[in-house]
Amino acid sequence: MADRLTVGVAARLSRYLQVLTQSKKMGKERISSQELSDYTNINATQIRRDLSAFGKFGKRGVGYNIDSLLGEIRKILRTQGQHNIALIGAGRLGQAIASSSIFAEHGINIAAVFDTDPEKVGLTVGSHPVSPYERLPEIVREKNIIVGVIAVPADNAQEVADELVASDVKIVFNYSEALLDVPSDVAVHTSNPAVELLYALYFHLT
Amino acid sequence: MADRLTVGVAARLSRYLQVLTQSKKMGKERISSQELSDYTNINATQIRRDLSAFGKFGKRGVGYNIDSLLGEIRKILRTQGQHNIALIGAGRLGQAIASSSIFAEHGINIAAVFDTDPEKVGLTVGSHPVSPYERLPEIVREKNIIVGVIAVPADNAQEVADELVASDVKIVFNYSEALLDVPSDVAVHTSNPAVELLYALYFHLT
DNA sequence: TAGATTGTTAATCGATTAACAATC
DNA sequence: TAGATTGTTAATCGATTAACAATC
Repeated sequence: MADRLTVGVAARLSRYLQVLTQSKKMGKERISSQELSDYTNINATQIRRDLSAFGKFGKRGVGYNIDSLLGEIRKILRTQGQHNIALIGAGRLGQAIASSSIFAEHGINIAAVFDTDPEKVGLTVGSHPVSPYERLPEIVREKNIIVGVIAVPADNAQEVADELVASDVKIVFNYSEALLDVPSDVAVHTSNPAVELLYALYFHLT
Repeated sequence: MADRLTVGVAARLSRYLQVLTQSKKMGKERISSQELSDYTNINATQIRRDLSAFGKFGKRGVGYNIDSLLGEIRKILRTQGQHNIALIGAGRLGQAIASSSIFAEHGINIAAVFDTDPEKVGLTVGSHPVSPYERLPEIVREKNIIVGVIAVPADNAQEVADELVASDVKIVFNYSEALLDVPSDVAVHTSNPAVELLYALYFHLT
């Protein structure tokens, strides 16, 4: 089990983690593979298979204990530590992201928020102070940030990506429509509501 | 070819559509399977295979014409028409979504925006007037809306989902952290930056 | 012509699913 | 005990990849 997970397994485990986190918040203590399946649209057998590859975490006839399964998956994904990320753009989208607890729930810490607008600098969004964009390289290095979340207009996204790459950020989340060019050792994840919608519509229409 | 696409193929074609749309906006006329691969992280052979299942759209030694490939994929995905969606929640996230051109670029029309806050009703977000939440059932039926985008706090998300389901909406995009319970004929897509981030971190850390 | 890139084959690997004994 | 649900097998299907002839 010292092997690296496949992309598919890591992606699915992350989704189980999210459902478990939310279920725990709602006060649930146990969950079955079928319930996990309902919330993730991943086949229940697949889920049991994924989990049983790492140990016997469930109880037959009962299901999985949410707390202990959370711990096991976190161990597998090595997401037990704190991770520092930077958010670039304190507009509406950036504010929405900064105010959300979704990152904090998973041990992901928004360590810095940047904006070019002098009127935004110094403000607090979701309890995070906004720093001037010019200080990005300095702060990113100082706080050892390896993830950048881009929430700026499409026209400025590439420039921000270049700046992040120059500051040794290795994972970029792109919330703009822009296509980003980055070196091959940098991973870009583009969030795309329209893409998912087109694909959902196809299945609705046929 | 009258067959229904598999889930995987439909998802990939939607992503090609997004890259093509953006490339076109940037003034490009041609694109190779390798370039599509760089932007989507989908293997170039897989892309050529997906496309060649429907026709010979490319030119050897040259690549694909962006305009004509856009047309072909839209035909395959049947996304040529206009689709009406409803956005619930005119807070920061809702405003960000309403102001984005990402839906409009794909023929998806935000036909109505709802909020419970009387101070928001009547305002315009991204050129869309905000209607009172109470009018949701009426307006959703009247405009024949089958997609609902939930951008409200987690605590209210289930209530909104119930209301959408009662109004015959069949596709729900959930931008809250909440897990939603809906009937099996309704598709829920939950957007989850943290999930993707956890999974990206795993590959960075190993 | 030379270079580039498609379309396609073949081989391998992972995902999906049904089914069911084990067992809580 | 009776009911429920895991862990696991086996069979099938789709995704991935390398390789390369065809051809622009």
